[in-house]
Amino acid sequence: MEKQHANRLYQQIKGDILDNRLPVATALKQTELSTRYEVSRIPIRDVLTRLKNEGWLADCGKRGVMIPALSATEAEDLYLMRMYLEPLILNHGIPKINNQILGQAQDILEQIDQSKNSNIHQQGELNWQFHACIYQAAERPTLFNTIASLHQQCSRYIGYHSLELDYLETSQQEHYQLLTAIKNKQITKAKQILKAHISEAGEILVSHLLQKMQF
Amino acid sequence: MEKQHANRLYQQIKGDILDNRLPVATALKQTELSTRYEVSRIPIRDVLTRLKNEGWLADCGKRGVMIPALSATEAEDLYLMRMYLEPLILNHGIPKINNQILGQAQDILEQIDQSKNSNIHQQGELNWQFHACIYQAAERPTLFNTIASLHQQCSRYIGYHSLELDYLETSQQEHYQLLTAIKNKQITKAKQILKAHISEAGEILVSHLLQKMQF
DNA sequence: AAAATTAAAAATGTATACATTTTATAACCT
DNA sequence: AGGTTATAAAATGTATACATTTTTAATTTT
Repeated sequence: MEKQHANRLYQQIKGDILDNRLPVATALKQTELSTRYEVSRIPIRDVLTRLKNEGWLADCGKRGVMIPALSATEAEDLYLMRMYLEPLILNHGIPKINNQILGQAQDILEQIDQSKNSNIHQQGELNWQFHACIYQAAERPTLFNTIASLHQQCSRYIGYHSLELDYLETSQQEHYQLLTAIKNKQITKAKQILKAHISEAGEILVSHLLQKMQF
Repeated sequence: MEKQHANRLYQQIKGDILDNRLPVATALKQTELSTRYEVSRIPIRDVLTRLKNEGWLADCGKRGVMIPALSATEAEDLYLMRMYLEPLILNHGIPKINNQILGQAQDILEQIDQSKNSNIHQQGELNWQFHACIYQAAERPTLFNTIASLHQQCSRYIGYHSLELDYLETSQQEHYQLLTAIKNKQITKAKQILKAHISEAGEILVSHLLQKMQF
């Protein structure tokens, strides 16, 4: 693996953004980051452009980048798009789903069941793996990549769902219902469940964000 | 302007891809491009990652990038996504559209009318400006950026529509109908027109691509 | 004293040089 | 001879050095 160093740096900076170890709404300078992470500015630049594309950073005027504040409108847009696009790819995927994929999806759900006390971001990653596992069956790379990018952007917001105490449980129930509908080739029902699943998550998220912004 | 050089290089390489001055389905090497365009590999790398994000280039195995062949499936996915997302942003935009924006949109349409004999890519750019002009009124940057990215990816395929001789004319008729519906605040009608407009363009494109691939 | 202009400092973009990884070539073994 | 390992060549990633641009601060002007 050649890009191991670069990837580690990427993970490190992303983690530092997530856990508030880097200042929000402040211009981040390549030079600062370069000394902070003890690498030259070249790999820093690479990581910054990648993180900008993924929504973790935004341009800050003409020069430099900053960590954008969480935005209820952004969250709403992301979930709105997912609400429309994910049923679309599910529609293409269901006819091609075989038992191997179903088994894999079930495995992931069981992993989520056993992750109740683990890291919130690991749960988020497992959640994406479940969705991705099903969507990949559609063999629609362009559609898939856009959806993957939306999930990536959503991951900044993960942690707000969990404020709803029983959200993980509700979410898992919907996952199992979805899997059953897929197993039975009930395309319309599966799409409905999925759309409601995303819509619900979006609403919880947005309401928590709005609540937070009032204080 | 600081990034003028970088931007010129970006435009130049993109143009060379578009006009087949660079080999298709072949690994492009940074070193080669570096000597070809007479700059160091650093700005080349920047442009390559940008073009990869925009769909003009794709990873080629573990190392290097290549110009991906046009794909009917990709085109279908892009237009499918646009079909669902653009009516969405239009829905948010219509209530906020004022006469200034309507005037601006009309100006762009008249420019398109006068561009019948001009460059196909200029026509494509004007087409995007018309859509963008309306969508920006929605003030939904996240949704807007995703749609903009889809248009960007679609621009690789522009030129196939024009094989349909009277396509520009049909397309313009739909643009004017859309603008009228927006002016009259007929939200549902406007959304229908827009969806049909995109769907039609997608179908023409895909059918031409499929036709081409049979030979 | 406030605004504007100019000069200095800091930050980014780019070139060159070096390190590491990948790919291609050739030698070797069974 | 075919396949495998070792070696050389080429390509990419990264560090350092330099050029350009932007920002800051200070001086000047009204």
